[in-house]
Amino acid sequence: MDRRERARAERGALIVRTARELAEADGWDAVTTRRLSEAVEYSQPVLYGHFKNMQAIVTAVALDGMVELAAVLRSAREAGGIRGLAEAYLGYAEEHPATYAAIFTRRTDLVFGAAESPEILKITFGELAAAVEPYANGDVETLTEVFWSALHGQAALNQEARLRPAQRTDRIEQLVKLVTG
Amino acid sequence: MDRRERARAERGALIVRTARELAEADGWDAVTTRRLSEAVEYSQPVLYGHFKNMQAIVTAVALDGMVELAAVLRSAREAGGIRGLAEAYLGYAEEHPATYAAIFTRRTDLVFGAAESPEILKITFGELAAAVEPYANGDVETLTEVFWSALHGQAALNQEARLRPAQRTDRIEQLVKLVTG
DNA sequence: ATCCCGATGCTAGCACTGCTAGACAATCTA
DNA sequence: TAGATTGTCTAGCAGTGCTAGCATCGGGAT
Repeated sequence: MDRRERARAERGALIVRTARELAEADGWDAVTTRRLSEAVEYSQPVLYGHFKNMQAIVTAVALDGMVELAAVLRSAREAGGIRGLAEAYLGYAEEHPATYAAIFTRRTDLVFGAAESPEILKITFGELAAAVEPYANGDVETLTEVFWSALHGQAALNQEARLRPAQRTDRIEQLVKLVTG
Repeated sequence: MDRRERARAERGALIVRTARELAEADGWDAVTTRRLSEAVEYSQPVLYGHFKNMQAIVTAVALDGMVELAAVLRSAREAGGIRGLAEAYLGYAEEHPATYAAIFTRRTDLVFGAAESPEILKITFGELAAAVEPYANGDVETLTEVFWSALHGQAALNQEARLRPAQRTDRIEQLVKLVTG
């Protein structure tokens, strides 16, 4: 039956959604197999019928987040160019810290360079590249990496309260100015 | 007796040194209280006579690393200006990934903004500021934060193999060019 | 309608984690 | 030498990720 198939897929999505909610609410350390299985109202082994291990669940959250992030960046860039994109990127990292951490700071199974699940990664990278391209007079790809790293650095250091909160917009502004010249 | 005091201090240093070695060899996940206590040839409770918990040991490694990093940045800046400093910063992160992670990517007790243990943090930040200062026509501190974030972003994304390895020096070069104009 | 079998879900448990109480031994003080 | 203090260990607790093995339920064949 494919009703079963649908029910199964729905449950898989429920697991991912719940894991993400738990993580955003109490941090990834609070997302244990026991708490998660209790939250979805199934026993622990059910989780392993859907995902190889806990790491795979985090990866699933990361992929969902990546899709979201790509969409956010796209519309922000179309509306506000590189400045809008930079603001949107850091905004996303602040609004969904656990999801952002799943994508970028926690160790994941996601292989970035290879041809495994790179489609959404390429799309996101493409958004960054499109924002940077008008200001690159040489190697667009490398400048994109530099710009992306700069954004990620601000997101990461921001999240651990290592940068002065009041200067948040100033930092974005300065970074954009550096790139646009 | 202060012979005891010295022996005790030496043992504390041994714990930190060993934790760091274990982390650099096999990653922080492999640094458990049991493995660490076995490596220093004491039982687990001894660790807790020196440190409040495992987190405090990581913090101690981070502080040691921060002192090292400050010294590295200083001599690199004096010899090679901002370009030398950038190269040295990323070099340190690559050569001591676990130590760098203890300082910046793992969650630590280190409060950065407050007046608790900020001396070495201020010194390191000062090195970055000194490197950036000649090229800042406005707010040095904010530009330093932007530059630092950009370096940290490259270090972090580099460590997780998310940037093309071959373009490593190109990225440093581009970043330096952005700042120096 | 009944039997069977595969899928689905659970209980219980393993080896590991950080951390600690309480017993024992070694050392210094008087 | 007796007492106190310091140091160290064994044993154990609660919690972790993960899995073997047993129930139970539903759909298809006879």
